[in-house]
Amino acid sequence: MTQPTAIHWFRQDLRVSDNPALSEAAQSGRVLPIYIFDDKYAGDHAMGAASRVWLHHSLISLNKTLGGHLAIFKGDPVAIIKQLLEEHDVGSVHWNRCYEPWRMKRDAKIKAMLQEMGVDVHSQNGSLLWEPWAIQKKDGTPYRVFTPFYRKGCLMAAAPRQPLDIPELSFEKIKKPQSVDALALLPERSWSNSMIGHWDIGEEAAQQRLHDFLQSGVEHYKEGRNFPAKQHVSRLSPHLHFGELSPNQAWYAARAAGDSDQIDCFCSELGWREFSYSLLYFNHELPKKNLQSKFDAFPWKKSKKHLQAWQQSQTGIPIVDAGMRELWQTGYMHNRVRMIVGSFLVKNLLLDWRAGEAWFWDCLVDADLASNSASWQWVAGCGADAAPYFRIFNPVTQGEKFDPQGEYTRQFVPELKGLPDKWLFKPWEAPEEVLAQAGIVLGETYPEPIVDIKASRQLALEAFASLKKT
DNA sequence: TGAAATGTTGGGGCG
DNA sequence: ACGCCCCAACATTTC
Repeated sequence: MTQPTAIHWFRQDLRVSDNPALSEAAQSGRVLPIYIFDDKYAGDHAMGAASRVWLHHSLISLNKTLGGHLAIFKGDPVAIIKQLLEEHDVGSVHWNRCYEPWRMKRDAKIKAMLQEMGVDVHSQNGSLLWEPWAIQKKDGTPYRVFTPFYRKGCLMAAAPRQPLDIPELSFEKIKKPQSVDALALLPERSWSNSMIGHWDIGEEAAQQRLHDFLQSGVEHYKEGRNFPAKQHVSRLSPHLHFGELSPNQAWYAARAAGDSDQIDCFCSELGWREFSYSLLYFNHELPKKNLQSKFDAFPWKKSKKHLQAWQQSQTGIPIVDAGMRELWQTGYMHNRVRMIVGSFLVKNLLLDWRAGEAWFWDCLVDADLASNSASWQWVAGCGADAAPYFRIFNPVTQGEKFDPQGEYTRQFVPELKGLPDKWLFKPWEAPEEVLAQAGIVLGETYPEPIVDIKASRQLALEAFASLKKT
């Protein structure tokens, strides 16, 4: 008697190790592994250009791991899965849960459909250390402040699942396989080649990155992670987003690497990821709506010119332009610099955080609905447990403090290379002869600052004060 | 995971 | 030796 077929539907769990749903499918029968590209149902958060490139390569890698058995589709999952049920003797369908509102809605619908058809459906937790609904205050409401969420909620709850091994898999063959190319994820212009050159994509590369980080980077994580020129951040975010690595694998590997403040600090950053998911889970409007509704009356400016200058790294503020170019060139930006460019957009330019969120969404290889939305609300001061609005970063001071030798800034803004450290972060104040010697003509070889730091800070405080009165 | 304004302290130059 | 002033260094408050 032949085994029934168990479909494993890959989504944001593009790995075979520590994959609870895949392991379960493997025990239920011959596995038919599928991926469905269906993000046209994602509303205004269809996958961004950088993420699509990453996905393309990650799917190729996963398919290779699966011996070429990954069945790839594009379109409406309801119709696609129905079709598969007709063509194969399917006994069960398995997946790991997603938490984006549109995906939860989709999954609920498909689950109901399958149950009605008499097919077993099993969903698992494959991408969070703790389910959002498992971490709540004693009164049954969700946490709104990170520290108690993490300390009292997460750390006091049951320990996260220990990572699972790679299961033994026997595959069901698909009738007419489609290649990853059919998804047309790559852009027509070839910018993606140089971007992707900064990364190794796929499960094996993710494990290697984790290993390398724990070997060298984590040792000075707590302080080192603030310095963008240093290699003390994990750079695991895109791997985690696509599920090439599970947070459980990262968590337990870090725990096994030692017991120090440094490692606790790294684990608490995984905790911030959990916190973001909790905020999204309990506030489906997080990507669009201010968590603090008093910000609904905030007098955002609408300057297209300023937004473009920010996007195109032509603000005339060196550390800001450096960050925006890192984003454009590599699909990534160091966290410290994300805070600096975010503060600059929202406070010095007085532009709506949603404009920044949208740009990051398109450009980041680690674009993640929960983390991106929660972090922008944090920067803008309108989120839960957010940075107070009056906490305005001074991009000159931040540059001097966190890129003291200017390596990061000079790497991405080479036209300022010749400026001595003293003036690197404020070329507009440099004496003429210093500029001349560095071969810089402000307004020609590098822009004049598009706003005055001090004056714009003052305007931001006034705009914020106007909220309190109402 | 701020920055700037304001307040306080203490060492040193100087008459 | 003493008082006075300056100002750097640090602390506190305010946005």
